[in-house]
Amino acid sequence: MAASNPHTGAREHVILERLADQGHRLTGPRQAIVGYVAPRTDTFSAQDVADQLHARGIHVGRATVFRTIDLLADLGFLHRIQNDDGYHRYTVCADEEHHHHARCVDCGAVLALHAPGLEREIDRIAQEADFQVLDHILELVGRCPLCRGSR
Amino acid sequence: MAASNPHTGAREHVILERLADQGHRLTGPRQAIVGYVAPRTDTFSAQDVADQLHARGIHVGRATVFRTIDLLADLGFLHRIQNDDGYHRYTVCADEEHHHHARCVDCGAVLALHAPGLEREIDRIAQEADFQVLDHILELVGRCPLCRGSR
DNA sequence: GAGTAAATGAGACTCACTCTCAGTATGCGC
DNA sequence: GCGCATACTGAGAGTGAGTCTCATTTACTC
Repeated sequence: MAASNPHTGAREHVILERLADQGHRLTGPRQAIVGYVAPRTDTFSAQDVADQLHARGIHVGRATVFRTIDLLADLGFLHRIQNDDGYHRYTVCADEEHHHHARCVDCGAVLALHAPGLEREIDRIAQEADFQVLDHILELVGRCPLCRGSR
Repeated sequence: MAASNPHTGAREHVILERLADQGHRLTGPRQAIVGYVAPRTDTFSAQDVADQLHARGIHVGRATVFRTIDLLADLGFLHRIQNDDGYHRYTVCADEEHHHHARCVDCGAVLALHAPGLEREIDRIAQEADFQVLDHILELVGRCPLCRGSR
């Protein structure tokens, strides 16, 4: 299945390599979590990861799942998204450039959007309001091309 | 203090009037919560409201605070914001037009921004990605003019 | 003033997430 | 290959925002 995908397989490899580069140990639980997370294109919660690993017969403690996901998010491999119910969900960030996400309400897939025009517009508005922007959050919620096609 | 501000006093009155118009009862707890919330220009949590009312000697149950805030948010008087830690915070929405928020990291104040150019840009990007936008979330985080001035 | 239905308060409950600490396993030097 | 230091892990208790239930109260209508 997804693990055989050459793109996501490479991504898994890249993440593990970077972890090691930065002095983090390549432990079994970390490899299992990265292996599960890397191929995913939709959003997932920490609990999903714990449950799915458990279903595959891999036992990883809850605390370890939270810690590892936090680590991956801090290193920029995962993007933290606020779910409607207030809990965290995550999505894999394939590239490191600044970008935004469009989340499909039907399938949960997350598309990465590059929008330099938007950045300029945000700067303009901020300047107009005399507001110094340190960071911004933009998320689109809607329907992806695949789900629209199947309706 | 803030309650004597003619603008926020008017806002409190408007909210209560609209509640009544829509068939909701004007109970003591609701009036107390609206009275506390209406003058605020920064963000606050449900717990803040409960604590502050309690500090003023007004006893309102936690469940009632959550219910009333939810009601006010559903009616559009409050805007629900996801805090970094995943918990909900709220801010008063003075006007009903679609707008975005800029939150000051120093003082917590929330400015409302109208940005029709931004909306157009979002539509353009979505069209480019063939993504049907149902909703979008944009929040700027930074420093307001007042806090920048005092540095 | 009586009736009724909405609203309230108390408190138990849920659930994501954190903390602690003893035990384990990784990676490095030899 | 071996031993060591220490980063990492797992178990499980703890935390705190938010929800639910249900008996009681209170605002509005007639």
